[in-house]
Amino acid sequence: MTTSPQSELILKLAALHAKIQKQIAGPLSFHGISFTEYLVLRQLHAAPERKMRRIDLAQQVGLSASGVTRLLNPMEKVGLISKEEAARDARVSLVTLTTAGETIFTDADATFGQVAQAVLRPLSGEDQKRLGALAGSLL
Amino acid sequence: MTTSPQSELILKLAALHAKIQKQIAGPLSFHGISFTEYLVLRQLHAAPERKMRRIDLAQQVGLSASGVTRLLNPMEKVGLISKEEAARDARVSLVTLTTAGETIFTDADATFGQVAQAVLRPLSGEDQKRLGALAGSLL
DNA sequence: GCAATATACTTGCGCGATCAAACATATCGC
DNA sequence: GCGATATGTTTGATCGCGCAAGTATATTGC
Repeated sequence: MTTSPQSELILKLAALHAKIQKQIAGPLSFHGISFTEYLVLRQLHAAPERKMRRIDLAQQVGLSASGVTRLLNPMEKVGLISKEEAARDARVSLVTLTTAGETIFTDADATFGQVAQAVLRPLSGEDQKRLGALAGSLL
Repeated sequence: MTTSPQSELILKLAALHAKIQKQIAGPLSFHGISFTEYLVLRQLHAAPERKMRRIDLAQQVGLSASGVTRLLNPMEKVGLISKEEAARDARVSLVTLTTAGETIFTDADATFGQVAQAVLRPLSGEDQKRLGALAGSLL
């Protein structure tokens, strides 16, 4: 009843992911956001003009278009982001990071960085680079 | 606007996980099961007597107790598993792999192995071992 | 110019999972 | 023995997400 090492590796990666998610969710919720919301804020923060089309946002954070719609609704109510119409194309609705969203992101990003560091603490800097390279070649 | 390499690594791992999940879900659904259900079958298959308490199952597949209850209900209806009472402790309800579940698992496991191999194809056997070791030390 | 098609987004429905509470049974201290 | 507490499971409410379908606007071919 031996399993292929490939299967075991995939399973191990899944387990690792589950563990990481759990460690991240708590601290982020302290800022009132989920991991996915963090990703959205991060993308917007990195975007030129802090502004994006919903579809691009969806693709970059790995969500469906409808997922983005539903995720963004509460974020807009809370004032982290705001809607804006695109001049050139009336189909698109741009999402922009508000200054409130900006500060929340900055805070959340700091705690995210701390958690990331804590999670990766068992690995030397060298090993972290190696892991990044290996993961990268699977993407 | 530089992000810590640790944050980027965690993000990369999350992206990798998302990609892997998507590649796995399709093929498994051909056998009528989800990834989580595959994990359950796998645990049961590996268990002595092919029999487990729901709580242990939950812990091993990374689900909550209620998650297990709800996951198992349809699996029982379909005949992959069956309930059994524990002689020693009337609180626990044992889950056992039926022979139908056994054969489904065997099939699903084969395709899982193939997908795992496909996903990891970009990595040499050596690199796969390295990745396993790195992931392992984060668990 | 206008039908056909493509693109951006939203909405209805359903699934998979969680948490908190309810419930049943076991165990422990006395 | 029996209350207090712990353990295993199920149930109700809810959340996050996807898919398919619907709506609105753009683009393309003729």
